Amino acid sequence: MQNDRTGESLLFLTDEQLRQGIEAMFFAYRGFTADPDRILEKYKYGRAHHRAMHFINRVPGTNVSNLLNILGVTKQSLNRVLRTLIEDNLVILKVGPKDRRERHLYLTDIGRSLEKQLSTAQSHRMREAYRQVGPDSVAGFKQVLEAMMDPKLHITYKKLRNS
Amino acid sequence: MQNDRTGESLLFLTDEQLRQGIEAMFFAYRGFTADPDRILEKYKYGRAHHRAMHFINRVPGTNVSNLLNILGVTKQSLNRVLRTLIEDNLVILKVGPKDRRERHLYLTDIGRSLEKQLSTAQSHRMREAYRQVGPDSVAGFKQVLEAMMDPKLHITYKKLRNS
DNA sequence: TTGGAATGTCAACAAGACTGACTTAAAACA
DNA sequence: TGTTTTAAGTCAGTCTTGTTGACATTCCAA
Repeated sequence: MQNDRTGESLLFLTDEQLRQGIEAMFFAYRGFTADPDRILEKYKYGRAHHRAMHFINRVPGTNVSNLLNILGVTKQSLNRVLRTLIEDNLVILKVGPKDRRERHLYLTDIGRSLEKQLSTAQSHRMREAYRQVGPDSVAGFKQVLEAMMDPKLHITYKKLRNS
Repeated sequence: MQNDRTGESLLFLTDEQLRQGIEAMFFAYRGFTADPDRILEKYKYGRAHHRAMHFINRVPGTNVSNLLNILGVTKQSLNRVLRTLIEDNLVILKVGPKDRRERHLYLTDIGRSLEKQLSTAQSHRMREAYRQVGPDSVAGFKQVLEAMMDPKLHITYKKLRNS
């Protein structure tokens, strides 16, 4: 691919460059989660609640097993989170219209408003970063991230794009 | 927002683009940690052990409070992890030569060998990703990540570069 | 010499992940 | 029809990793 048989530098593949990438991921992920975390704390929720709400908002009416695949956790773990979100009237379950074993998940108005608050905070940081570096760097950013995903999750990610 | 002052497109700043970036971070981070996690499991360690070993390897002789700043956890949390690493002879403490309150941290040979194993696995995935996308995308990737860091952590990150 | 910094430790707690076993309801199948 | 499989939920127990708060030790520096 870009691997350079033609004389251009492969310096970007040195151990030092890779190490920098690893550390950049570590530090950036902290920034990535910091703003929503502060908001969640006020409501006594955690990152797991945020993730669930994010994807329920993204795929309204998703059933539980689909959400489990996206999140990559066990149903016991998801269930604890969903239970509190339902109790607090942020999420509602609807019995599947075709297959009545399924439970379809939706955000309520309150849920949508909290999700909006969280995604606004998180997007704000990302927008600033995007703005600082410009469209070409953003394209590169996404390409590297996509190439780092497990193949199954990459497919999941791409499905979300065109849904 | 979308208003285009200079003529070039600002489509890369749409809500949809930002949402994609958020989801890409989420899915990519899963891939980023997956390989080391599998190795750690065999040794009954966790991600926290990996992180500590990574930065002790990166900054040999660092003292505890410096490591606490890098990792962003409480000393109680770090201490539990360090204690097991020291018990298992992966890390050694040396009393600070100037200030004898300080404890300077080093990996042992065994510690270095496990760290090597972990970073090899993690680097392998990153190298493949880098190779697939090429140097320009890698540069963009790093720029966005840097722009997403909290300012203090950005400084920490840059200090690690030239140490 | 005293105050404060660096470190470590004990205890208690909570979030969020896991495994394993089991139930219920409903669909699918034979 | 009867059996099996699937989707979801639940109960119980465990583990890692984070948190607070309180307190002890050591020792540098004003």
